[in-house]
Amino acid sequence: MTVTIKDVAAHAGVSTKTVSRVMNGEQHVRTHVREAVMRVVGELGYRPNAYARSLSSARSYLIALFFDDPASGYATAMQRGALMRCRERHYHLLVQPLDLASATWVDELTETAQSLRLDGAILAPPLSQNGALLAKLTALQIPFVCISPADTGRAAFGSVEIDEERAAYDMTARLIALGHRDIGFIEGDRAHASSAKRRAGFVAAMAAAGLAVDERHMLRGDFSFRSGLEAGEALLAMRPRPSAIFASNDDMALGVSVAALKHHVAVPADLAIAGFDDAATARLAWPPITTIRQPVSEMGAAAVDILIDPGYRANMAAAEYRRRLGYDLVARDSTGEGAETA
Amino acid sequence: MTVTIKDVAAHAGVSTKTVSRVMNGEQHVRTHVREAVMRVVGELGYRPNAYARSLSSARSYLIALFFDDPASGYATAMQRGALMRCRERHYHLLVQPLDLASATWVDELTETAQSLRLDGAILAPPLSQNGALLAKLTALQIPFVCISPADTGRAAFGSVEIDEERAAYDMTARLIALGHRDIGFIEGDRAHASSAKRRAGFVAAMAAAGLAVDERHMLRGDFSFRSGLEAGEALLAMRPRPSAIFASNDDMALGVSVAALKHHVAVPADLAIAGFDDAATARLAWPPITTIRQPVSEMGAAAVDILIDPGYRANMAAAEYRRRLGYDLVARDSTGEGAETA
DNA sequence: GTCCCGATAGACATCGATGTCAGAAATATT
DNA sequence: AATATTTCTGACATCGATGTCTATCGGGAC
Repeated sequence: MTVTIKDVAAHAGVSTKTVSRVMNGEQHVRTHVREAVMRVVGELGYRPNAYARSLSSARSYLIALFFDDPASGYATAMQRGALMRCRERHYHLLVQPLDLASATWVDELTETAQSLRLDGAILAPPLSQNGALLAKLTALQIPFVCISPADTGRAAFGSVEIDEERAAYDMTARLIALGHRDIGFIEGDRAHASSAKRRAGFVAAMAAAGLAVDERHMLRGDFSFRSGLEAGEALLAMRPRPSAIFASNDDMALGVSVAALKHHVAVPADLAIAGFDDAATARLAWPPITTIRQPVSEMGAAAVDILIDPGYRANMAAAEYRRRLGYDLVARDSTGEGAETA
Repeated sequence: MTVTIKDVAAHAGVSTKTVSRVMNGEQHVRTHVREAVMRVVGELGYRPNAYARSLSSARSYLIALFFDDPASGYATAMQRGALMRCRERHYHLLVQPLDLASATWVDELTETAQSLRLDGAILAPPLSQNGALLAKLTALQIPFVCISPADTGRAAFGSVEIDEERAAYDMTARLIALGHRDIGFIEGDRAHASSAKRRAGFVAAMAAAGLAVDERHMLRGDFSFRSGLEAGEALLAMRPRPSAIFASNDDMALGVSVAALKHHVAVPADLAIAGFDDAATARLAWPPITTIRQPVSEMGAAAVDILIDPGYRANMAAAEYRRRLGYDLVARDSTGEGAETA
């Protein structure tokens, strides 16, 4: 049979309650008692039953990570970071896809939340920008943290993000520094708050350099490879055509690079390409794509940290729970300055 | 407060045990009682508390999915399928990375297994081929199912796989049918049982067509993009050089396609390329890569089915628990026959 | 009409931990 | 030394479900 708290209590000659105190690191246990209990725990190989614990304490030690599209590299990187931190803190992580377009998402969420009594939820974009979802979680009394939410300013919840506008500004400035004057821009899916931020960064950088933005060179995409391919072909067909294209994410940048291949436009000689996200595909492209690296894993870990903080539940709006992490501009060959070459 | 089984029992005018019977679909409940209870459940929005359930029934309704590399597209596709099936069956899925190279994996596994009392585990390759891991799970008395295990023949556990050898055979035969006589082959990581199977299929198909396999045209890779790129460049530098290259997975096939781009070899005119797995990258490449599609999601779902089967725990070796699913050969432009064109 | 049997339903104990509260021991105060 | 205060510890109820066992119900066989 498995070892229960009673066995430990019996062997150590104390009550189960005292064993419980030791296991949870509570105070009011004399040092030698604590040590004796610990020794017995070690000898017997006792592991608390998570279910009994959750049932009586009303805590689940469970955090859920919700995704719109769990297949993306972004999702898995975040999952990795969150999982690592959960393990360190003796929590468990449940990864759940959540399709807001489906008719049943409210039910699915409620089901998970109520039957599992989640201790917290992490929302990956674009879920983090969905008002109905945030409201539902609030109603269910589940603390949550948003990754890259719509507006951080007056948010009443914790968040983890990078300064996407500034990152886009930096990337644009880099292209300008490389001598580009006419830069095409491919916007992302408007459902993502990131799209507007990245666009704003691009526009600001152009303005700061005193360059006019040719409206016809700003196309709308939806973050997909295909939309990048189409926008890329459209931009390449224009006269004059831009000497550089900044796509709002790497999948679209890859689309642009394929468009260039199809139309025999040399990259980076005749066209520079920049992306955003540092997706796996950016490194696999030819030439490899210059991009912005978000510390996605760290963001996942940071979200777990916030949720586990004992004070979070009571005061989700505190400023200390709004974290901004750094990012890197990764220069590769698609802009002709590859330090990293495949 | 949340709704408990007592509330439902009170409203329906029956005992909690009867509600429990209804919730679990047990027999010995008259139809009108069952309906009355269901109605109350609906009205009150009752959801059983998973912890109380697990505590009293000694079942956890939890299945763990273990991965070596949770970041791969393969992993997420499998996760999606398993998750879907779990949800249908009111189980929960825990996704856990497991690094067999680390010193602590035994502890991590034991911890998860014992504190959570897993009802079952799914092992993705190459974990499914690790003897020590299988032994440990057996010792912990956790039923498990292996995805693509090393040898199915006399295995004492359930498994889900496709006939990889035959799939590789089919792909090779297809290349031969397209007129290729000198076909290069890039083998996968030898730590994966799949590598040998795919290779065997290639060799068998060549033999069946009466074609000699040029040993120098069979290179070893490790399933990575880089190894594909290197092997591709090596093959392209050879004289005579193969007119087609069959890489053991899509990442390596993408490497070959990049090698072709670098060396200005036209695909598919001067070189046909085939991959295996139908990874996302295969569709994003230019031209899109012909490949074998494994029904990875369905495989995940099938694994859950096996684990949930009431008879599985008692007789893991039964033949019915060894499932072989079908696969598709997806023809794309990299072999010049793209029905699917980007 | 009685007896028997399977189907149905409920009472009660139980799973393994933690919360509450009161009593015992140790320490501080006068 | 007696009392007040604080620090420990354990008895017991409790969390919300299911397992076991027994009682009741209804219908068919005799």
